[in-house]
Amino acid sequence: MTRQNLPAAQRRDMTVETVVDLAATNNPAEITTGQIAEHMGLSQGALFRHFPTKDAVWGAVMVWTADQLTQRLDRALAKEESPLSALEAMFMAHVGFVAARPGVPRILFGELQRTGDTAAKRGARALMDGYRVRVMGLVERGKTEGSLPADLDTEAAAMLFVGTIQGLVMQAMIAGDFADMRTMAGRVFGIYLRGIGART
Amino acid sequence: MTRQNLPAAQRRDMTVETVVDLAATNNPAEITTGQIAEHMGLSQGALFRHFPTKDAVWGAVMVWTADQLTQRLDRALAKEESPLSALEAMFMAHVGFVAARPGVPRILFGELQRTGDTAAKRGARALMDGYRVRVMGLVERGKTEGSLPADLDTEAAAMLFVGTIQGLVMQAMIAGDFADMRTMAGRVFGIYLRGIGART
DNA sequence: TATGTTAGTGACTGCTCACTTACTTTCAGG
DNA sequence: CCTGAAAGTAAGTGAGCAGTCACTAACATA
Repeated sequence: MTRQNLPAAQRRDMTVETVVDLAATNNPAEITTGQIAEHMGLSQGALFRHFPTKDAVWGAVMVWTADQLTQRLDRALAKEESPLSALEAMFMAHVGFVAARPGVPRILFGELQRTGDTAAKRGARALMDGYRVRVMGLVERGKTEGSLPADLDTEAAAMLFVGTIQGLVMQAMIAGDFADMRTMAGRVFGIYLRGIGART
Repeated sequence: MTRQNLPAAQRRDMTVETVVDLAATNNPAEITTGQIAEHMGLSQGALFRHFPTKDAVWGAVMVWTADQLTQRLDRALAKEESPLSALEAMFMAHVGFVAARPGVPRILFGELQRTGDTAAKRGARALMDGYRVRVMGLVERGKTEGSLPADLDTEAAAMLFVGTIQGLVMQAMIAGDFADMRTMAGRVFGIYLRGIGART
């Protein structure tokens, strides 16, 4: 095995990617530094040249996750002009991302289970909050625009939006199959749309 | 400290209760046998008189969880005769149970994260499946009865029902506050009802 | 009150894990 | 082509964990 000396930044990126990969098939709480290193063809000790602690690795993973997700959501959101189609685009972008990287939701769930106040957990919270704010903004826009009823409970609508995705993810985790999540997504989103009284 | 010699069955029950209690404030993946024993005023070794392995403890916890939840759901379900009110009663019973025992959803999420094929994980899956079947039955009854549209996507409706609860739980876990989950529950369930086209 | 059984103790074991350290290899730039 | 910094190795180290074991206290019953 010829050894690969990579620049530190590149190695850190590779580490994050490896963790996300591993989380697709392993319980995040049980992923060890040894597993991470082995999976990227590195000695376990070398990991600690690039991250001071294991928690720092999880912190970097959360930053990557938040970046990726918000990027995709914003890209999907930018393409649409009506609030309703933007909601749908966000929904589908999220589902698509998660279906492609099944490790992501498992990492998020894992972080939310943590008790202390780690950087990673704060990142996970911030991500969810940003999400809720985005949806609430779209709902409000829909209200003023007239495509959503003025008396709709914005907060509840946002929570159900997130919950709808979480339900899909849970089901996929139980079935162990993230492949046909997309088809189910469309069906469930239809019910959600009717629930918030969308006028198409 | 005067020592308490309890009959084995009682001690096992106490152990399960202790684990559920601990899970309310601790990450299930990080609960140790030492913590469990200490929390019930017992030596760590004594635990293994009553359970052959730690996994067996989790198995017992899952049995208790499934029993409690299905009992409450069925009790709520039995009181109502219309499918729609039965759905609402189940929803509220579930939310009430989880609000009273916040450890329960954390244990469930924790089990679903596991990879192998433990008894506990199988229990968690069975619980979720039983849940889906119950909801789908009610939806079908609603259809034939006329309180739900005949063309409603039963499977999607069931998934969204579960997802709605999961969204509430997630939000409560992020906020670290299971208290005002009940009030939010009513608001979100209203949207769900409209989504499935309920005719009241 | 003597005896067998069940429940509990607390020290110990072997193992795994995050993290450390002494040493080696790789690879630019003068 | 030499050299020093950056990157990697491999063998630690100590802490914490699940599970064991020899012994002891409690209790039911005869």
